[in-house]
Amino acid sequence: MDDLNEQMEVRRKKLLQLRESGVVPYPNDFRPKHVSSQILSEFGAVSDDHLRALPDDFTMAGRIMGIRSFGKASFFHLQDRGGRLQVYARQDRLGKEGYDLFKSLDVGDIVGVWGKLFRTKTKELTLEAHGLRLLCKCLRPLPEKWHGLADVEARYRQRYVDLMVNSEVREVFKRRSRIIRIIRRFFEDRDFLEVETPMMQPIPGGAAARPFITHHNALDMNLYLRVAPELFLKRLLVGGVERVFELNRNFRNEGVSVRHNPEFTMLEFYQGYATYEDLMTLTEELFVTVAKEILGSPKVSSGDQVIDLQPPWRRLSLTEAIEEYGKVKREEVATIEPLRAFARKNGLQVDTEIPYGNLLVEVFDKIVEPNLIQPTFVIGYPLEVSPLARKDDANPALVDRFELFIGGRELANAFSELNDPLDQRDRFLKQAQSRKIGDEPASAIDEDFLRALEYGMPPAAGEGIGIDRMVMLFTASSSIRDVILFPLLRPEH
RNA sequence: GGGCCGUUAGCUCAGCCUGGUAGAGCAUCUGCCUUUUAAGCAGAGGGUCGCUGGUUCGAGUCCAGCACGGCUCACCA
Repeated sequence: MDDLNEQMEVRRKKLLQLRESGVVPYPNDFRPKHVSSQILSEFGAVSDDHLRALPDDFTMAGRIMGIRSFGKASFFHLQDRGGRLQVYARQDRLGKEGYDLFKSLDVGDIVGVWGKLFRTKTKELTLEAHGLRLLCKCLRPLPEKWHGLADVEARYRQRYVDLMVNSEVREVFKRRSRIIRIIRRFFEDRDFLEVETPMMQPIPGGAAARPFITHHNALDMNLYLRVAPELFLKRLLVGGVERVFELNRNFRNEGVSVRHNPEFTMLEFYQGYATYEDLMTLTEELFVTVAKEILGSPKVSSGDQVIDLQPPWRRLSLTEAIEEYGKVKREEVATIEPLRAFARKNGLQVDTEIPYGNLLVEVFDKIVEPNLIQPTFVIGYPLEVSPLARKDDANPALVDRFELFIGGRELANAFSELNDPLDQRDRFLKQAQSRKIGDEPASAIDEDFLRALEYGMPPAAGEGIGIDRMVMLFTASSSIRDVILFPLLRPEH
C-alpha cells in the first residue's frame, strides 16, 4: 500500500470519527427504490405543480460526485448506474445532526438519499433530501471534476476510476454489451445454437497463431489456451448441429498493438449447406442490423471518415486489390520472382523460403489493408494460407474464402469449409512440414478432428468476426484497449 | 525488438531550450456563505520532480542507463 497522502489521512480520520460517533460506515441494509435515469425520464418534463403533488419517498443510492456547499445548504450530484441526479441538502430539513453528518462526507462517498423532487431556479430536476445515510466511505480522493482521469495508463490500470469519472467510457461498455446482445439475438433468430467449447486444448488448432502454454498438474500434461474454437465447432457440425456459434475469448501469444490484445473476443459461426458467398450476405445483414439498432443508420463515422455499411459491399480479389492499390500490372505479381521484387520495393523483408501465397498476403497486408476503409470483401485467397478452407472448384490454387475489411482493419474471415478428410490430412501434413522449416514448434496433427471428418461433415461455411474490432467500429474507438475493460499491461513496478 | 515522445502535489498541467533552493487550477484543511452546478470570497497545508548513476560549486532542468506508458515500424493467417 502506498504511503498515505494528506487527503487519504483526512478521509481515514473522518472514518474513525464516524465510527466513534456510532455511525456504521459500511452498512448493507439500504434498498434504493429509484434510479436516476428513471426519475429523469419520468419526471424531467412534468410541471412544478405536478412535482409538488408527488410523494416524498423517492429513494436512491449512489456516489457523491460534486459538492457545492453554502454553509447551511448544499447541492451535489448523486451518480448511480443510470447517470446523475442532483440532490439538495439543507440543514433545516435534515436537522443539525443530519446536516453535520452530511458536511463530514466527501466526494466519492456512497450514500443513500430519500426525499422529494423539485425543480431549482435553473430548472434542474433535483431531489431534496429528507434523509441521508452513508453507505460506503471512500478513502481516496477522486480525480479532478473537470478533466477527469486523462492519463492513459492510469485509465487502463484503474479502470474502476475511469468508469467512475469518465461517462463516455461507461457508454462505450454499455454499447459493447448491446452489440453483443444484438449479435446473439441475430443468430438465435436464425436457428443457430450457441455453444461453449474448450478454452484449454491439448492440440491448439484453427489458426496459425502462437498459443499460450499452461500445465495441468493432476494429469501432468501441457495444455494450450485456444487460438480459435474452429476445430471443435466443426466437430459439432459432424454431430448434426448444423447451425452453431460461439462468442467467447481466444488467446494468441503475440504482440500488443492498437488492434491486438492477447486475449480478445471472437464470434465464430458455422452454417451447414451454405457457402462463403451466403455468409457475405449474412455478414452484411448482421452489420446493418447492429448499425440500425445502435446508431439508427447504416452510416458510421470513424475519425474524419464516414463508413457506409449499406449493402451490397464491394468484392475484390486479392490480386485485383494488389494491382489496384499497388499500381502494378498482373504479370508483376503473378509468379514468385517478380512478386518478391515487388515486395522488396515496397519495403518488405522477404524470406527466401516463403511460398507464393504467403508472400501475396504479406504484400496485401502492407499495401492494401490500410486503404480498405469502406466495407470490402476480399476473395481469391491462395490455398497455402488456408489449410481449413474448401478449394475453389474452378481454380484449385485458390480457396472459397473471404476476409472482410472495414476502416483499414480486418474484421472477419470466412470460408466454405473443407470437409474432405483425405484432403484435410494432406493439408495438415503440409502445414506441419512448412512449420518445421521455421522455428515454430512443430504442431501435432489433430487426429480426432480427422476422425470426425471421416464420419462426414455436412458441406458448410464458417466465419470468425473479431468482436472487439467490431465494437471499435461502432464506438469510433481507435485502440482496442478502449473497448476492453482490462487490457493487458505490464505489472506496475 | 527498433525509432520518436512522455513520466513534476490526489487529479489536470506549467517550469526544462538558456542549471541557481518547486508553480497554477481543481481537490484538501480553516473561516464566511440556505437555489448552486467548473458556486463564490479570505487564508493555510500538501512534492523521493519515475528510478539509478554521471557532469557541475550547484541538476526538476544537461548526459547515460533502467522502469512503465503512448505513438509508430517490425512481428502477427
